[in-house]
Amino acid sequence: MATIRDVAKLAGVSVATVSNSVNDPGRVSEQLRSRVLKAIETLNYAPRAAARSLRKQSSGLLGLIVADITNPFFTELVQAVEGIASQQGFSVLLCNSDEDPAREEKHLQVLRSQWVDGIILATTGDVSLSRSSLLSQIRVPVVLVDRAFDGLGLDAVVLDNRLAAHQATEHLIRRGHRRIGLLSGPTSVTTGADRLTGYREALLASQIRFDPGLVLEAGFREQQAYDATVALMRLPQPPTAVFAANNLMAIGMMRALSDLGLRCPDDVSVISIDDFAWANVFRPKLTTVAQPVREMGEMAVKLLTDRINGHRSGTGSTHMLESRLVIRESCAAPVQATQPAPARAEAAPSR
Amino acid sequence: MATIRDVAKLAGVSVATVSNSVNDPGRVSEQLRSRVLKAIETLNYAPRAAARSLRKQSSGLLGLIVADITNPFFTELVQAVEGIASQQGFSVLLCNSDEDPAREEKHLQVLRSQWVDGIILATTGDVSLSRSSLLSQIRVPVVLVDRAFDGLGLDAVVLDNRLAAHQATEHLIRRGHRRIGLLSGPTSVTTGADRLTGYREALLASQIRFDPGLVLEAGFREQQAYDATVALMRLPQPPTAVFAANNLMAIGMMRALSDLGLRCPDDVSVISIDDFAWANVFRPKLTTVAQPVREMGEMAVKLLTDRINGHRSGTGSTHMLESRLVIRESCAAPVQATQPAPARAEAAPSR
DNA sequence: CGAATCTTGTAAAACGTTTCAAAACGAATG
DNA sequence: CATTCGTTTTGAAACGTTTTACAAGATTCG
Repeated sequence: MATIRDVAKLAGVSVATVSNSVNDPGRVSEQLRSRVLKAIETLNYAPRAAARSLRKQSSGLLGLIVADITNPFFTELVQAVEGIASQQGFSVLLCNSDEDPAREEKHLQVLRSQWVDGIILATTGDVSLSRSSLLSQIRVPVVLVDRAFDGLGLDAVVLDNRLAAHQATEHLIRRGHRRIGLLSGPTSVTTGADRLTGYREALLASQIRFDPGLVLEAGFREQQAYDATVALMRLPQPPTAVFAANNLMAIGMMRALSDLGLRCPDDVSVISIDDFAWANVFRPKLTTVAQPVREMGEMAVKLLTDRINGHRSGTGSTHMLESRLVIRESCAAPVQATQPAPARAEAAPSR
Repeated sequence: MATIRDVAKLAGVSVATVSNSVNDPGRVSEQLRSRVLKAIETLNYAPRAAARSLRKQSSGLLGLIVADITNPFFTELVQAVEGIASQQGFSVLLCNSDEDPAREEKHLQVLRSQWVDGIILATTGDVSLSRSSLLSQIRVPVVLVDRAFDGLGLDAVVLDNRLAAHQATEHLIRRGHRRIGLLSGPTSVTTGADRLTGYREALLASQIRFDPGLVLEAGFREQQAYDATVALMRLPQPPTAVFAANNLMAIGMMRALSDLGLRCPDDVSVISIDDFAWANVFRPKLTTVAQPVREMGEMAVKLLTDRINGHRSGTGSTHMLESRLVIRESCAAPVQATQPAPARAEAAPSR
């Protein structure tokens, strides 16, 4: 309620002095400053962000758009970003697009007119032309996270998805599996496509023939993964292990296996990308490939604030972080323990 | 970049007309309006929120403070609030206090100077004097959620915690349990205290003597619940069932039981308050008492916007929502199946 | 002692909107 | 024809800060 004028009047100084004693203490004598501070105290004065940002041409706000806040990966990302941002004096405007490109677009519009100082965007779905043009109209710094795309020269921080998928697949291969199912994310987004690539590379490295029938593409959500798992296990010759491309899909997969009466890891081994707090409360405890979520959030904020402060300019680059295999209990040797295969896998007719 | 002046110039009208054709279309002729709209389009103009809210004395921002965003209850609450708020044209400033009263206070300060139109507060811990005085200094509407407190006459939307605890306890009793452990939250907060009360009331209703040795108070987090569960099960005569006061505690409890080599529900039955998306992925599937989280979020936003719009005034009231028992697999009859007890429980010396 | 230099304080302009009050313009009325 | 009355349009005043440019003293220096 109290304005800077009131403070000035009470302290018997000009408004400029009030502003200075708060924002540039060096410019005002100690005596006046303390008088001003006392006046602020008694009036319980707080400057209005709107007026301040109008004048300073910066709002102290960061926009954060995530694809699905109930996904533990994003939840943790939000936690990290909010923590660091607020530590650095920024507030964060949270937007949840719920995997809906239309909502994402609307959120971008809002952020644009809110005139946030920067945006961290975990974009949903693939990049439509309209969105990329909207993005390019936005004059504030944007850093992409989790899912990247080229063409706009934006900074991005992403997982080394090929490595992650490679690690997961290789772990299963080491345990002796040769028929490994993949619950793939949509290949229209980088995370989906790259993880598929990593899977294939791992197979190739172990000279296992890639069987397209073993990879089912689904959305990144639980139910689709459930259905895909059922389909996979009903194959004439089902996989002995399944690799789920993210956490939600892992959950759908676990639920499906359990409903099918399949024991894990006795009947089928499972692994997934995305570690999360309760992975070790599931029975069996889930073996996963963990993303350095917190680090990703930190790096995104760092890149963003660097740009905001002008410490960074020019066209952006993609920063790739490494995943880490977390071995727990969900991977065992396949039932008919195939011996570590001889050079040619095709030798054994697989029908 | 483009300002309202630029639009006015391009369209050949005054700034007032530009403003009107956007905000009060009725006041301007169809012809001019379309000219203005076209100018806006070609200049890609978006009004600056800062200027607008300075003039209108309202920011279109809602503050949302939660105690722990990684707690699925709060995650879902955030999702609900963000969804409805943005649907109503508000953006939400997310603050995570991480169960730290100091951070909560700092967030309140920030929200105050951001001059948000309203605040939804899931307060952490008990209400210290300093916080309640800070809260009372804030001139914007505040609605409490999850944890209420009196004295400031604020609106609040909470679960009927006594009912919830009653339902949980009663369910165990019906299954034949008479020694029921309670992993209680801190009784310094309403959710902790009321759930304890509900537990006792349920015992009383079935004429089971309350045994203080069976209730262990812990924080609302996982690790403390883990420790408490271990302590509980190492009692000379351990409980045959345990009731955890929230979701995180349930998880700690499950982990502890599993580490102790106890099978659930064979060796011990468990139930908890807070349902969450993966409760049915755990083995066994968790029987829980669900909160209507989404509804709580909706109601909180409704109460808040009603106050903001002046549809609601005067001192606030507490709105209590009902919980719902969700029966799954984690509750069975106790091992030495005690028959539905005769009138006097004390008859059978329990040592 | 006058001039130059610091220090400390202030008046006033700007930031980009919305909105009030009045102007401009026709049309209708007496 | 002069008034009155609606309808559109507009000029200008807010909103509450920060910041620039300057003023007024105090201090140092030549």
